Amino acid sequence: MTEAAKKRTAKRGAAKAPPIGRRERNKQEKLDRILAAARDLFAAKGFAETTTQEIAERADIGTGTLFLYAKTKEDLLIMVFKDEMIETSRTAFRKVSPATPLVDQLMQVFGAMVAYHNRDVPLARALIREITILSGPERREDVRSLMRIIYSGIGDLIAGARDRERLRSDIDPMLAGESLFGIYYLGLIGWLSGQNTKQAFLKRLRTKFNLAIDGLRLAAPAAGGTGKRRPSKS
Amino acid sequence: MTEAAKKRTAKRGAAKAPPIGRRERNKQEKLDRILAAARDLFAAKGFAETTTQEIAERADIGTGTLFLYAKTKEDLLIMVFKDEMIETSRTAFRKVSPATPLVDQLMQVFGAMVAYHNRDVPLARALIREITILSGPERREDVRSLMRIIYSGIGDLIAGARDRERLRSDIDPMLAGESLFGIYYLGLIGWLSGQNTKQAFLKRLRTKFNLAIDGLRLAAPAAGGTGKRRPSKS
DNA sequence: ATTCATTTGTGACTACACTCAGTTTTATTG
DNA sequence: CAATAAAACTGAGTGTAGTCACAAATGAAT
Repeated sequence: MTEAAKKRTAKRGAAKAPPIGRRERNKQEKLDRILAAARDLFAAKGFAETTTQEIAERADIGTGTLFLYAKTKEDLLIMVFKDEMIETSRTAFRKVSPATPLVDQLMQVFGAMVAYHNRDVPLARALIREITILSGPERREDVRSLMRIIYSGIGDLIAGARDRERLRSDIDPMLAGESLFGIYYLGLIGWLSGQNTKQAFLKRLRTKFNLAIDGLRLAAPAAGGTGKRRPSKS
Repeated sequence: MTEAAKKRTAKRGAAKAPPIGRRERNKQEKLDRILAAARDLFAAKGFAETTTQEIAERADIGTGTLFLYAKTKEDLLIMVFKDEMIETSRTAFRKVSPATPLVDQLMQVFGAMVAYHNRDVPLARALIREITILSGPERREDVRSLMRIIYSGIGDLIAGARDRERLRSDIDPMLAGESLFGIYYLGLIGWLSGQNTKQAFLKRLRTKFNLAIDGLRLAAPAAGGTGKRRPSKS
C-alpha cells in the first residue's frame, strides 16, 4: 500500500463532515506563506519597492498563483495588516482607564493607534492611502468592519462617560464617534504627510477633542444652575 | 535681415526683464495642451483607464516629454484639477449668506464642494485618494495651499459668527476649522466609497456640525442660534 | 552668421503588475 | 486502482508608467 493510499484511507476514517482535506490545508498554508512573505518584504523594503515577484519567490509559489490569493498588490497590503489593525484597535479600547476623563480616554485610544502607525511611517502612509480609498471592492468589508469597531468603541466611551461628565443624553454615540474619528483621521493624514510632528499632532488633537466635547458655544462652563434653559439675553 | 534676426531685435527692444521668449511661450502652450488633453481624457474615460500615451498623443508631444511636465500620472491629476478646486472653494466661501446660522453657512460651503465632486464621482475618488496621501512631494504645496484656503475660510466663518451666535472667544478659529473639515472629509470619503447616498451624507454632516457647535456636554445652551437641539423634556 | 552651451524634446527601452492558456494536483466515482 | 472531473497552479506573455541616451531647438556671445 502506498503512502498516498494510507493517507487517503486515514482521512476517510477520521471525519468527512468538515472538509479539511489536503487541498484546504495546502491553500491555507500557502496563504500564510504569502502573507508572511509580503509582511516581511513590505517591512524590509517598503510597499512600492517590493515587487510581487519577490513576494511570490519568497512564498515559494508562481507569480500567477499570488494573484489567486490577492487580486492586487494593494489588496495584499490590507490583507497583511487588517488583523493587526483590528487587534490594535480592540486592545486600545480594552486598555482604556475607566472613570477617567473622556478626553484622556480618547487620547489613550488614538495614542495607541498612532504608536502603531509610528512603527513604520512610510508603510502607514501606504496603508492609510489604500484604506481611505480602496482601489477595488475586494477589501471593502475588511475596512468596514475595522471602522465599525472604532466607531462603536468611541461610541461606547461616550456612552460610558455620559454620567461622569454630564453629557447630553440626546446624542447618538455612534455619530459622535464618527465625528471624533474624522477629527483624528485628518490629523493623522497631516502627520503622515509630514505637516506636523507626532507630538504637535497629538497635542493639537487633544485640543480639538476638548473643543468637540465642550462645543464652540459660550455656554456657562460648570455653571451653578445646571439645566438652566434660557439665560436671559443681553 | 532674416525673420529670426528681426524677432530677436524686437524682443530686445521690448522688455528683457520678464524673459518671455519663444522658449517660455512654447513651454506654456505645451503645458496647456497637456492639461487640456488630460482633463478631457480623464473626464471621458476615467483616470485609471486613460493612458499617458493617449494624453501625450492628444497633446501632440512625445511620450517622454509628458514626464518633463508632470512627474507622474497622479501629478497630472492634481495639476489638472487644483485650480478648479481652489476656485470652487473660494467661490463657495464668497457666496456664503452673511448673518445666517453658522451650521447653514457650513452646509453651503461643503454643499458646494460636494456638488463639485458629484459631477464625476469616480474621478473625485481618484482625486481624493491622491490629495489625501500624495504619491510624491511635487504637489505638496498645491494641496497645502488648498487646505489653507479651506481652513482659514472656515475659521473666518467661525470668527464672523462669534457675536451672532455667542461663540466662545477663546477658541482658535483655524483649529476649529480643521476639526470641522475633518468631520466633513471623513464623511466625504464615506460617500465616495459608497457607504452613504449624497443626501444621507449631507444630512448626517449637518447633525455632526450641530453637535460640534453645541458640544457633547449637557451644559446650559446659549440658546438663540440654530436651536436644532432636541427639546429635552423635564 | 557662426559657434557653442543650455534647455527642451523624443521614442525605444525597462520594470513591473497582472493575465491566461496550458499543466499539475486533488478529489470522486465505479 | 483507473478514469474522470474539478480545482489549483504556473510562467511566458501583455499593457502601461516611467527612464534615459541621444537629438533638436533655443539663446548668448562674438
